[in-house]
Amino acid sequence: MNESISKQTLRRLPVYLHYLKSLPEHPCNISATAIAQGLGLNDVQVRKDLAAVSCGGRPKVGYVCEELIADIECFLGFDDADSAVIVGAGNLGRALLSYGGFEKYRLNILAAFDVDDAMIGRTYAGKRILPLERLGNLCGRLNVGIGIITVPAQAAQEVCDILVASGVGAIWNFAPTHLRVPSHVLVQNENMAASLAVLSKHLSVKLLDPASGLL
Amino acid sequence: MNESISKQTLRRLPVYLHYLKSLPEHPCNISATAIAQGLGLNDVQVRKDLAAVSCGGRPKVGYVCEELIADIECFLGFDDADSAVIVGAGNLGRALLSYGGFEKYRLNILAAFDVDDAMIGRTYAGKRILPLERLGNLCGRLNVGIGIITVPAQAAQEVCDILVASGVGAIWNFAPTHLRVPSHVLVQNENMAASLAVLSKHLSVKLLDPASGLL
DNA sequence: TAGATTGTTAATCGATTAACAATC
DNA sequence: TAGATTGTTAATCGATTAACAATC
Repeated sequence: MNESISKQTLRRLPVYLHYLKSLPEHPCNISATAIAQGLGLNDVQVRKDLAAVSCGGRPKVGYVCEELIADIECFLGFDDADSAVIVGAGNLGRALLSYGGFEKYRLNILAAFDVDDAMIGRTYAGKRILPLERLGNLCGRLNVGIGIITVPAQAAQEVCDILVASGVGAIWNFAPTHLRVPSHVLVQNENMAASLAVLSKHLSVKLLDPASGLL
Repeated sequence: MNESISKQTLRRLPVYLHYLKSLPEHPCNISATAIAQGLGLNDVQVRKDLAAVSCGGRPKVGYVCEELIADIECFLGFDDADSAVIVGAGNLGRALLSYGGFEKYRLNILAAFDVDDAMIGRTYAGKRILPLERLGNLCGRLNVGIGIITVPAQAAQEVCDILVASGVGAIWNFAPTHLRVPSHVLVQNENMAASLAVLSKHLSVKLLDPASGLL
């Protein structure tokens, strides 16, 4: 059980968690080596990651599966939920709103906000779409922790400023733009264009590179 | 103009591109320093990234804005489009299907696939939803480069295998699971749960850490 | 005991940042 | 010329991987 934890490890923990929960028959024990093989990762890396959140590993035996799941969930803070709002009820915003999968991660989406009168008042998956004017007030009153930004790039900074001013501590930014925030606020960019560039480049390089084995 | 390029640089290039295109009034020249300030990045990093795709930078002047845009677009291969399919026409799949923003990045989504009879045959943003049985055949015939997976985790590997067998070279995986692929295929994971863990942890640490300035 | 597995310490790797010479 | 800016070489930082001792 370590003091600080790297961002990369933190990103892998939900992957382990999902893997452990999805095991076909629930074995009593599981080794870091087995997890590494199952996920195609380096076994030392898995062992180091797990050591950061658990101290239940026993040589020759591995981890008790149930305990490990509990340890990771505890570390990730899944015992108490974070409340969130979505700003921007376009296609992506509505998809996230009605996604449903976030409840599993204890993310409680309270409502969505938009400026489009045609959208305001409508309900998706039981969540209301409210006028943007009410964003600041609602975030402040309900102590919202996470703001999810799915507005067009040019509106993102303005929305971000409102969220930060209302005490939101973390921003999940789907807008393809850089957001300026005070240092105590964390911005996690979900940059689709960046991922797309990596994919697209891989394809074009493969076509040109004779070492790839194509042709 | 460099030989190889790091994945991190590749991910930043679309960010630069978007920034350059979104500048309020189009200046003739722009320096790496200015871009760095605009995006909150280190200026040497920006300069190094740009040096990898362009050789038009002149001391004291910077880059000709239009040329730089063209250089980045050229490097990213935006002159020829990649064709793609979406597998899984649930909320997320349909959101991506009707997103529209991908055309900007020369991603041509041909169709979506699903097993749900209620979905098959429907059209979103002019794109058909086809039965999963036709996936392999269509990918092979139309030389599809990118497969976008938005099915539930337990179905993801099976879908992935079909895509790979049909010659798809890059997989954009939105399912929260690890995919096994041959080494010539690139998998880009869009792991929402991982991002969420980072955000959520930031909030819980902030609440506990007296150095954060809260309380 | 022997062997599998843990956790830790050291080495490697990749990316970022700092320092600096070159140039317009 | 002086100063801003480029591009490169070296130093730092963080994360991954390798080596190894401890333990059940």
